[in-house]
Amino acid sequence: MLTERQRMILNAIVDDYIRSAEPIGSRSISKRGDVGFSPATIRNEMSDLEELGFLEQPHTSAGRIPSHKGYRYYVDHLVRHGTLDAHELETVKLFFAEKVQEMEEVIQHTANMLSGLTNYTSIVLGPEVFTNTLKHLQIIPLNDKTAVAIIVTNTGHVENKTVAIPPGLPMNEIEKVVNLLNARLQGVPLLQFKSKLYTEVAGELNKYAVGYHELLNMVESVLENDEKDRIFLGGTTNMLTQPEFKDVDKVKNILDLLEQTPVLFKLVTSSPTGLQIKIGSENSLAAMNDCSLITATYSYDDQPLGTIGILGPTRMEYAKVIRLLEHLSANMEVLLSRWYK
Amino acid sequence: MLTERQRMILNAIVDDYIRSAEPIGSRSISKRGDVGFSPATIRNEMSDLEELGFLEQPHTSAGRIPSHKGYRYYVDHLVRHGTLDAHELETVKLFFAEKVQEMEEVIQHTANMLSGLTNYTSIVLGPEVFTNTLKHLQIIPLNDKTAVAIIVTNTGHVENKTVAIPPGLPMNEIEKVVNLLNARLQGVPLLQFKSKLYTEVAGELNKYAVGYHELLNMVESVLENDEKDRIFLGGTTNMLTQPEFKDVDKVKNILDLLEQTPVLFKLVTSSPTGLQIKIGSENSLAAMNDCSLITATYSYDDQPLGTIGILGPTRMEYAKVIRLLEHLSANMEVLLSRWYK
DNA sequence: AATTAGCACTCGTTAAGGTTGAGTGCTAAC
DNA sequence: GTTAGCACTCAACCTTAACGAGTGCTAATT
Repeated sequence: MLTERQRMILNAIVDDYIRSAEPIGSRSISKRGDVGFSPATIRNEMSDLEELGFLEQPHTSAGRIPSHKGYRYYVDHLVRHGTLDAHELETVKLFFAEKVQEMEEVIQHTANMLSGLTNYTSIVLGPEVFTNTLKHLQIIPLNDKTAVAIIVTNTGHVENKTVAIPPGLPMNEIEKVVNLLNARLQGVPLLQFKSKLYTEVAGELNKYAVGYHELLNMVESVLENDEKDRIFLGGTTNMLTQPEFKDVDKVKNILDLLEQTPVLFKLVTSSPTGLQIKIGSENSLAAMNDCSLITATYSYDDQPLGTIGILGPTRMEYAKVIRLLEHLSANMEVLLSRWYK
Repeated sequence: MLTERQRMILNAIVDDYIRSAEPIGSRSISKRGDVGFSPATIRNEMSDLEELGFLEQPHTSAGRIPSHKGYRYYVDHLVRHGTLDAHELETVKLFFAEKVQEMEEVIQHTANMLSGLTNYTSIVLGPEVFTNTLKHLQIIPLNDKTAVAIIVTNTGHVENKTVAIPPGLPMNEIEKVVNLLNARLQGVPLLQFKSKLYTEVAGELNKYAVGYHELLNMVESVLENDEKDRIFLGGTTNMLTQPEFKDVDKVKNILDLLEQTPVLFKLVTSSPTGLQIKIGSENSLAAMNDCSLITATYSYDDQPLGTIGILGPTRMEYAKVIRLLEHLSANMEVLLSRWYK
């Protein structure tokens, strides 16, 4: 579709624009070592590239900037992934050398490191609790009306919720049920927890007190508040350092969006396994028209666990971000396997 | 110190400036119904007020704006607290009518409501876990090296931490110790937990396995990660709507600060019981020179539990914020007493 | 046929000058 | 003690002009 020279020029323009954030003129491209043509020739090519939709002009007498389509072509065909530089390698290495006990800590620190290394905002989706298996279930009464229900998973994750005790259900009955549940459901993936609760265990519970049905609902409800606990952000204020967002109103829209976990959740969940790049309007949220989102999934044993992502301006250092995300997701997979044994 | 007329004029200037965010001229004060003097007279008084340090002038030919000292005098002597308006009353009433199970939810929602009603940023410090008493302690082994230690308090709060199992300590020994701890320490305030752990219980544990000392350390460490879980923020992006923060660099400093929980913690902990107002440089952080922080503590049974606060520009609607904080802290005390029974 | 030099043209940016108007301080009259 | 009057200040705004980075087109060059 594009000639070799056009690709070369498009590549040069995107690269330069990512660095300078200013429209790029024909002369400055011509002066680069790697393109041996006069400004006039470059101009003709640029004009063609604009007609094809890869470039646009802020106004007649300015240089060109890449269009969304231009970025898309750049990331699809031109960008060279390369390897991490010394500083990045060192930071990542140090990070993964640290011994941490809690998985959540790993996730949050990954988000922080990502935003620190890139100067963009990071969005990390932690493993969903449903991939874990039940380790222990417990109900601790606080008084005669309420109790705390606690679920511990094989990864050491603890979910807990304060619940109302079904009236007329004596404590020793509750204990019996909990013991039974522990005996029967230990090792069961939480994803199947709910169904097993009713199919396998419910029958056996008929001989117990009448309130057992409410009790099961109660146990089940502990797993409800999941979504928002899976989202971790890093470097949200980095958005403010980008020249394209020096306008307060624009940046407010984006920061507001970052506070709505359901939106973020959808944004970061919708990606398929592997690396995904969404440029500008490709991600359908009006507030993110000037942003690109790059995400990479991480898995254990071929089962996707979560996503790490970087949100930045469309004028993003794609090469750097891509290689960082790939490197980090691979490292995370190794590290997290510890919890999944 | 100030004449009645000076107080009247200062009050008018602060009020008007809070509303308009523009320097106030003598003519506009004179035209207000409540001050029956000509612009010239007002000018003379303004000049005096400036000399006394209550007002300042952005430049010679502009009106006056309140200085920090001016705001200070205003909140100390002039501001009338008044009562909540219908909308505020309704919102608060609805909020406290809702039945919520988790205390954390109450705290977070309070923060959201505060920022929603004021258009400023809210900082809420939740009750510290150490005021609670121990309800239940448990250690769940994940594998032969790690375990999850869980502490449930009388308020239904759950603290948990993944810890390394002291090597060579068999599981049934651990169970014995945990049972003993539960029997002995239930109902003990967590504040005294540590000392009781060593004075009362340690002696009795001598007859058990050698590793019990590490085990106690392990239990103790669960209570370490407190600070950051107590801070709740609401409406952080509201800062961006204030005209004094339309400059991205200024607002970045403040937003960065809001991400540092230790700083926030110090900021909001240092206040004595009751209402406190810190104006501009009074709160010693350079980034907050253009901000005011108003905090109110809430207690149960004369013991301070936490703080609710509003961060906004020095040009803040003091009257409104003060009455909201007072009203809310009172309501919170009633609501939270439920958890403290 | 492809490339390039040359040149007129466009248009945002910057600086300079001029006008406006809100606001002041001072003085003199009330 | 208060106020009217007036000269003065200065940010904000507008206009104008010069500048220059960049373009598109045409004609000459390779």
